[in-house]
Amino acid sequence: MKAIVDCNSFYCSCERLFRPELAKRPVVVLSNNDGCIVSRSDEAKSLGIEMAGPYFMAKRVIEDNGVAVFSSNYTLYGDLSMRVMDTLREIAGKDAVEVYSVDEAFVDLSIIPEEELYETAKYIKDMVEMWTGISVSIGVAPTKTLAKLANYIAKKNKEASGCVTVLATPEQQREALQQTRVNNLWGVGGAYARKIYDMGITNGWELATMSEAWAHRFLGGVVGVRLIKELRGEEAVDMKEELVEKRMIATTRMFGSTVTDINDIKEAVATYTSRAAEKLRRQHSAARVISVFVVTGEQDYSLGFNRGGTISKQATLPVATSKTQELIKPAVALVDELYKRGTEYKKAGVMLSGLVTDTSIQGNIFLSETKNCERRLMDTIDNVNFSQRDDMLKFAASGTDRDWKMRQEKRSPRYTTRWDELFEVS
DNA sequence: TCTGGGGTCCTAGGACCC
DNA sequence: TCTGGGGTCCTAGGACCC
Repeated sequence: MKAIVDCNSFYCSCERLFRPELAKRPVVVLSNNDGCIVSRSDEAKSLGIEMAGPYFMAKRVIEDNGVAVFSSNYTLYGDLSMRVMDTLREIAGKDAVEVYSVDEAFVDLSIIPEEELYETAKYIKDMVEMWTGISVSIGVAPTKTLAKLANYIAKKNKEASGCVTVLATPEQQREALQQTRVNNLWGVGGAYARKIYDMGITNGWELATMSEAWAHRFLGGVVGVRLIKELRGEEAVDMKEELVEKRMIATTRMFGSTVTDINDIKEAVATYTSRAAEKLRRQHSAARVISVFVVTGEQDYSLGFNRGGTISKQATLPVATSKTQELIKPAVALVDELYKRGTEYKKAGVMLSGLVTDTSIQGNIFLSETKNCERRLMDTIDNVNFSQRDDMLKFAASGTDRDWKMRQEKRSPRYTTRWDELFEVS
């Protein structure tokens, strides 16, 4: 059996941890640029505030009901996430935990007898709450997909479930599937849900009884077959061994306001490249391919995000590198190729791919002394920026005034990671 | 007149997730 | 006025090879 441990309204819970007076007040957290609502407390949900809805459209409800609003504070959430994951590893053992996202982890419970699953899950929940102050919901079942379903059910009625649901027997699984619409299943998104409804299938149980051949034909080949198997209790999505390195690294942002000047775009792209290069070095990789994209003018939000005019260009480097200078140069050159005078730009991004292990990491005796120096320069920059302020040291190409910088007006202090923002007890 | 049957690698794009 | 920012996996199709 497997458990999925999922933090309740994670970002909101993080904010409340340091503002206990908000415990009963509705809370929401906004995306970058203060654009969308990405986390809602239960009280905010019951006010009808939509997940991923635009902030400006919910503003009225928010003001009328005294909802507390925060810009996202990823430094804080990242640190608390680490504490939650460390707690799980402490309880279940390092190898039994697979971190799935910032607020979720799968835990292998195969050594626990069936009749003790509920108590075990409850224990995990209590310990996480006691050690980190973050409340979680837990779903337990034979496969990842069914565990996600169990968790969905636990969250739907927290009072009745105590935030823990176990679907250990085929009967329990069947009942759960029957009462769940297909669009709420893990692995069924908007496109598949529509397709499935059109074929007259509405609940999870009906889907689980379809043939694998049918799934292969209509639900994306092997992906659909895996989904059907998982729903029947047959493991098809494995636990991953220790976190693998990323195969692609991206840094992209909307601009705070529309930008037309090529130099602003170059500064933004240089800044994003620096960020991406830091991520690259953190996982000891080097990149062979760099691509830059820009998004112009109006986007059609009826079709979802980022469907508007995206143009991109990529360059393949002669040698894979993790050095900021060597990445900024081609990135800026790509902007020259993409840029059109008189166009309004809303967003830009940098993607690094073709990742390989960085061989320049420990000074290499076959490399010239200058190469080793550059490597040490990167380490120094990363250290200063990590321990002091995010962009205390940066390349001149990143600019200094930043008209294009994103909005972030309501961010809370980084209580746990910055000396000058520590939580104070009086 | 008539022109195989594999393989690999790469890219673009679609679907999904949080 | 005002709508994140990351990621993953898979498939199809084209180029090229023998």
